Amino acid sequence: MTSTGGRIGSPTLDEVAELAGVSRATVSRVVNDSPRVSPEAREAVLQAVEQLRYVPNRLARSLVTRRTDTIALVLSESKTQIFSDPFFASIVRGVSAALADTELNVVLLAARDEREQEKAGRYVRQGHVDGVILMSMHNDDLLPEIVAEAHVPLVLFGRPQNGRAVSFVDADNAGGGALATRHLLGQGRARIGTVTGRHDMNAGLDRFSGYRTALEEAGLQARGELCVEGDFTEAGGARGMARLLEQVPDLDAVFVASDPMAVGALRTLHAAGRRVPEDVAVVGFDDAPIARECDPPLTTVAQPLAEMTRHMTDMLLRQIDGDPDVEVRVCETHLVRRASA
Amino acid sequence: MTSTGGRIGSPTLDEVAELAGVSRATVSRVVNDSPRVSPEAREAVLQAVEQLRYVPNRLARSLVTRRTDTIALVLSESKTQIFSDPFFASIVRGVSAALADTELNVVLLAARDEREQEKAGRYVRQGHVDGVILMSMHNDDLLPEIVAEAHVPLVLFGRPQNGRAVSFVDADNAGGGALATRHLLGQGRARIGTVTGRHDMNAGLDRFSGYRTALEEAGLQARGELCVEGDFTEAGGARGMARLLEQVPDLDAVFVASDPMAVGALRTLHAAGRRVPEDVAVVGFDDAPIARECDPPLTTVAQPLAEMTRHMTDMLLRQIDGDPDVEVRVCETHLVRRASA
DNA sequence: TTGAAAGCGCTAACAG
DNA sequence: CTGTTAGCGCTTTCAA
Repeated sequence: MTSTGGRIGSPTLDEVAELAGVSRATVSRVVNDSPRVSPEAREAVLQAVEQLRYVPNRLARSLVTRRTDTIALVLSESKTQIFSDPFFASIVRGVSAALADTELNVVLLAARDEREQEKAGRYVRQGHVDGVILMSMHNDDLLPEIVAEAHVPLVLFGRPQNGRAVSFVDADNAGGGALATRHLLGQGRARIGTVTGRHDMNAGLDRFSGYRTALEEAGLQARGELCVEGDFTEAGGARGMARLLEQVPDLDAVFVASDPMAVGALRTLHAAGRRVPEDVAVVGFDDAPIARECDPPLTTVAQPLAEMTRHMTDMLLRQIDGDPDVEVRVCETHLVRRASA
Repeated sequence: MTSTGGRIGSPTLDEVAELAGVSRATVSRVVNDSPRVSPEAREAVLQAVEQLRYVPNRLARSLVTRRTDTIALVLSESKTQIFSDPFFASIVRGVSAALADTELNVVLLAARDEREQEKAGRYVRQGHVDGVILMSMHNDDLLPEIVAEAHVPLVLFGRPQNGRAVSFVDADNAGGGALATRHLLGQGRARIGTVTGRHDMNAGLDRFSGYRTALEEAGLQARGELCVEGDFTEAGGARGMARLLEQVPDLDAVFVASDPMAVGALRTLHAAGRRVPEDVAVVGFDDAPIARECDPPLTTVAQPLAEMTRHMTDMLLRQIDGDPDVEVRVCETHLVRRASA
């Protein structure tokens, strides 16, 4: 039991104070940039800090200030491999970027199964963080409940299923699904199928409902054989596409609810000898890097991730500063046109 | 400034003590599972804890115990998109799993650029964690230095470039490269190329040197036109393979230093009309999920990730418990044979 | 502008 | 087995 916390032999405020010949209150003031310090005192302190390589112990500080200046980005995702999803990587990047020039730290918490979710919940409730951004795509998730009950400021990425009063930011998934489908309709496609996301994720459900809406606007129907459920993975997309081709051999377009699935779908189409987009047009969702790289490049619906992550951090910071309002933000999606549709 | 730290109005040990009619030392004993408590006292305390929904404030505890019971898994990776790499996801999973039934928490720190690296370094030095596992594939990384200087226990994933005395776990990358190459040689392949990793990553360099060794063992040479530098991405693999075909049209095998690159290489080979593995055999590295899913499934070199993550956590825990030894562990790789080679 | 003193919530001797 | 006491390292009144 050596180790850290205040690492072994790590200098304290008192030692700095002694070396600088001032009181520890003064050192504290200098360290915290208080203006009420004489230039001489400040100089002496800074020198002592330098000399001792003093680093304040944040735990001690947090104990009295009641802020940790760190927020948790919790990735609560059991079923899919969210961790290798480039989409998730973008969120992480966005949140870090939004907080880059603040004093706030971001820690990522992985909560893949129930056990890890409880561990993460405990971590949050024990006072390690000032607030939480939670990405949990599934609806049976324990964490929103746990965090909310602990009265820790919380912002969700994605609309929660139950109508709980909680702040969240979401993309207009339904709008995006409609956008994609209308685009296909506008090309004169008539037999438009869809590979949906899992039906226990709102994002998937919403994208699907957008597809249906757009078809209905055009006087068409989302007939059952046109719709197969996928799982947001590439393999799932390939399987879904195969089923679709079986059920509707003369399919001429497909809206696939995520880019990894769309890539899988392309593979199936190639294997089946269909030309893309001539025979079958494909539109994906999420504008993942693979959408650009695949062959042919994929037309896809993009979420304004930078905007969304900015909103999330803003909302969270407001809550941390004591604003009790529940805020909701739904961000517009847009179509990124490429060759495959 | 409401919020957390000890969340507003969160009950304290004293309040529990009062409600239970005991001293706060007794409450502390119960909470920490000390055996020196009478059943009655324990019962009373547990009831009070329940009633007040008491959760200990970890910061306060850490301040005195000098342990946070948290370790950081730092992902220091600027150039490649480590975050969407399934390989990295496996490490995260492995470390979490190894720590699942301990009291230790794991937080992930993203350190993509210099600024984030400094922030992560500060976070570590301020006493938030008991130890650090660092994944940093590049050699110009600041963090190993920062963490080591702060005397925070540290284990590296991957051999560091400079010979600094620091504990690490690595796969036998050179051995794996040789394994792959010998396998191809054993099939009677004679013109074996390679798409390497970036030369500023040890893993890439080592795999390449294994390739060279195996060729030399067989009395062959790693001629320059047989070797092209890749970047561990799928697109890079595709480009590398294209160059290789240009330079050595009669190539009959290729060792690709990572699975994503190998998948890219397969694409190029297909596009060029080469049959795999009949015309050109391919061996990848890392046994990523795509290695199974691609067509044909990829023969690849696997690292024993579960074993490696277990070693890393074990080594770190030993250091945290005060063992000053520097430990090094190089884990054997093995070939996973599938159809494409 | 500065220092002394009182805690933040908790654990850990030390008596009893 | 239990309570009292003394801090962990820091911030923050309050006087001076």
